[in-house]
Amino acid sequence: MSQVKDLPRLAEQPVTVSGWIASVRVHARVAFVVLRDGTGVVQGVVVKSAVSEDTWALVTSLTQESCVAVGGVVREDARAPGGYELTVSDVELIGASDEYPIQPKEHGVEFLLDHRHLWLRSSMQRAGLKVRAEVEQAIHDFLYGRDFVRIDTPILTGAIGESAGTLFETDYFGERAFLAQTGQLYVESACPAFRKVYCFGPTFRAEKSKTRRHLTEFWMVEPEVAFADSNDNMTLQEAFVCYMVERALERCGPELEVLGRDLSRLESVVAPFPRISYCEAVERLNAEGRKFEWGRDLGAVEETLISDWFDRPVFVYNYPKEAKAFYMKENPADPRTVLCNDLLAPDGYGEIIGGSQREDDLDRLLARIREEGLPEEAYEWYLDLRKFGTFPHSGFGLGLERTVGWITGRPHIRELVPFPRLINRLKP
RNA sequence: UCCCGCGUAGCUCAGCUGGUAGAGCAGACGGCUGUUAACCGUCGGGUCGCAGGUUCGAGUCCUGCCGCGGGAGCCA
Repeated sequence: MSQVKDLPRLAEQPVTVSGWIASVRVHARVAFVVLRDGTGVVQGVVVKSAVSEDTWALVTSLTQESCVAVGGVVREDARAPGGYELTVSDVELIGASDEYPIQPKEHGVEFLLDHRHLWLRSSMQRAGLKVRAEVEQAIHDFLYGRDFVRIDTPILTGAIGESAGTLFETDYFGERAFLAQTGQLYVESACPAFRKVYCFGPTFRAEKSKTRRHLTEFWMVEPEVAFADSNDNMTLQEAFVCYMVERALERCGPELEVLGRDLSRLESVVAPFPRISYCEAVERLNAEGRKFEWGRDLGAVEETLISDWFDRPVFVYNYPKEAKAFYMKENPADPRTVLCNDLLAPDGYGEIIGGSQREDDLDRLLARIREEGLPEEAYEWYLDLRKFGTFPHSGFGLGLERTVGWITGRPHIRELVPFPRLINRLKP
């Protein structure tokens, strides 16, 4: 059996290709059968006088998404999409398909998500998920190439990551358990064992968000590096993001074309990225007439304004303490702030990375936990890391779907995960 | 949780200031040597989201509920 992607090398040769019917156009004496096999799409030409009566009858009755094996000869022909087509001699029906719900036309979001298991076959969806897979591979390759050790962190947890209000709770043999919303505390633990580590997996947030940038289950990669300060952290993020974009440009050209992505917007994504402190950002926002009070966290509107100042992703660093999580290290130069950064993607895609240097001083960390009213006993093991050889370290979390959403230029990140989990959507 | 918008055929939608429903696609049948979401013709297909209300009369106006979409907050 041959694959569609190999057909240009098999010109004038007889082949058999198996796949699914994208469309059939039947005329009086000739029919066109468009076949998708997962490696590509090819048009088969069936001439009535050249095939058996049974074959013609089968071809003219084929429906969208029927699975078939098609035998024929590969021909170069300018009229064929892709330049090559199949002159069909015989067709075998493998699996019939009656009244396939998704038509080659506009559909509503709800309908498409209800049929996500079938929607995956559509060209835009295949392109988006292919880019996702490439970016995932790029993540592993980049970190492997820099001697990071992958640490798989638990999904069922007793400890708490950030804020307790947004956790999915479940029963664990009579005990309360939570689905992990970050693997950070665990990679911090593995840091003294391997120096550079990362985790990459699904995370869960019970936030009732209804925006194009939110999922309740999303994938996050979280590198953590010993002896790295906040600046080192940003430099790593910059190289990391550049590498992902490079890989997408290098290996997903056809997919980005299907998606209609403006490649010049991606080609400008090269280091160094601009770095602007929270204080500078607030100053500039106010100078531009947007009233914004120092101390508040930046909202979606402010993030978009800031990212529009630049042609590539931008770091906003050292936010006020109150706006950020308890584990971030106090800024010695300005104790109102912490050593942290967000990375804002261009074109309104918002925050794709949140990172920080971690608080490595036991007393300060404990004080912060108490200030936030967090359950101290849940963090006992985490505090141990500051008792037994504490060390400066930094890390960050990059949201995969947001990053791929930005790279592909899709309007909503729900399309960049095979089976999105959203508020009100658990199926299919 | 809050704000805005939308629920009409399997799908995407039209239906003006109230007079009990229409198109395209999909499906079935017929026609057409090369189409690119082919085209042309014929046919079948509807508790107008649900429940009340106003009215002689409601898809259309009002109220409530449900569902969906977009945004805010929160975050990646």
